[in-house]
Amino acid sequence: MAEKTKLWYLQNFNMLEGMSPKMMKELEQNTSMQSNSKKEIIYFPEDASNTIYFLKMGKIKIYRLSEDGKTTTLQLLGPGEIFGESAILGQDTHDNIAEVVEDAVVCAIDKRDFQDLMEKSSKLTMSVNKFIGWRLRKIQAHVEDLVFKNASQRITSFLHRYVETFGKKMVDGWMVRPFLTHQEIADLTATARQTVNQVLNELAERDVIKFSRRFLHLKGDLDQLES
Amino acid sequence: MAEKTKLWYLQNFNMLEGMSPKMMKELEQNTSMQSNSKKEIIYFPEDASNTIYFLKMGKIKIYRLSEDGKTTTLQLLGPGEIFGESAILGQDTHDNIAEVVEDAVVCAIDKRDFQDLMEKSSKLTMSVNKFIGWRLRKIQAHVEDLVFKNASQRITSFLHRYVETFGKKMVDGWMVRPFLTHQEIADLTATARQTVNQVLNELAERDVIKFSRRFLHLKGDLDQLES
DNA sequence: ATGGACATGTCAGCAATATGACAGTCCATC
DNA sequence: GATGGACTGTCATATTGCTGACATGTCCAT
Repeated sequence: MAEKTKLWYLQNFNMLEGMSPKMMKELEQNTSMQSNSKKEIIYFPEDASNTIYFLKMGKIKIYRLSEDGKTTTLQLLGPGEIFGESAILGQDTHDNIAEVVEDAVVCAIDKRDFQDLMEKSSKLTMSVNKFIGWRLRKIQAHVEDLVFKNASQRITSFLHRYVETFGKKMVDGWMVRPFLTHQEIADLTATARQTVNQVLNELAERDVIKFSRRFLHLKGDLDQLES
Repeated sequence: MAEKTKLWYLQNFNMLEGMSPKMMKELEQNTSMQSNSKKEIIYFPEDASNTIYFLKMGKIKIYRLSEDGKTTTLQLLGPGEIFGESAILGQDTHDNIAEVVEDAVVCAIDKRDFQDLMEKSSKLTMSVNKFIGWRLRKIQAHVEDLVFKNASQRITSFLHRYVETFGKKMVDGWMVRPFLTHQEIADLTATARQTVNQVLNELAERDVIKFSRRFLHLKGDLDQLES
């Protein structure tokens, strides 16, 4: 396969669709591309927020630590998503930790360059607004889940989203690979590792899923993972 | 007027400042003003999201209901704040309920008019971005509270924010008036009414606060309401 | 192939806080 | 100034799901 260019990568982001070739060229010149392997940290809280990132491959998690060492993961991001957006939202430092969960390819753009482009293209600005709206909606849904749902419902509906977002449809259901550790799911759902284990095994018991360290297989339709 | 903290400034930053008089004039012509009294609903979920609102006076709460009738309040907004912003973030319906908590005066602007203005003024666009970033930060902090703090810490730190945002500095501490009902605090902190009652009385016992249905008086410094 | 590190499985006990019930209080308004 | 409805205070009880402890399993580097 031909090596994929930076331009090719950039063109595949929804947020950038509809931009003129000239703009894309300009964007490309200001973009640097980097590969990051599992467990690498892209930024920490308090780090200067000068760069906005486009995730091309792999997975990134955005999370926080409490004073007493607990973890909560705010987002699990896959290809096509943007992070570090606080840079263009008027913050000069990050609030969260961004860590690579699966080896990633990331495009980095300086916030000034990006802001220049936004000034030139109201289309881009609109896309950015849309993206932020999406982000806001997702986190509001997260709050709603935390308040209204119990642990097992949160885990089940997380699995739903996870399969929907990252899984492949098969004749006999859905397959996601690789799978997450139970601790990672616990951090995403504000539950304990042991609770995740229990819920996962109950679902396997009921023959809704099959799983191992490497994969998650949903037998049948997504709506089996309701609430 | 109360001493202005950084938070106060952030909360009340005027999204429209720095706009030319001509722009302001244009904005004014597209703005309608309305008064709404306590318990009035400004919008429901699924309502068309065509309008963005500026709150001039009073308080508004943004909240959600669960299927089984529970309530969680996402935000309590005071003068200077904007709501209904989903209109300019690419959503065509609202997700939340906006209800008047204290008799309010609200300016309403059609989203198209506002978007036109944004196209003309990149300064306004930047301000909007900043505002959204601030909103995003607040809700992330909300998630962090829900996950890391226990009920009484959530209630106490809510009181901290409430006093800081809405209170007046006095010689002997801070005064907020009117106060909220215990149920309203419970909805804001994802706790039960009875728990709020208990925590409030404990704080009064420890002589940190004095309160009634009408007012909340913090005796001394804000940092007594830590975590 | 082996050892060590990390992940999973399982269980008992406990703590936090929700729930439900009911009495007491406030206050708007008739 | 009487009355009804909403709000507050207090308790006893139920329960969810966390914690800690430990055994077992899996993977990878050497």
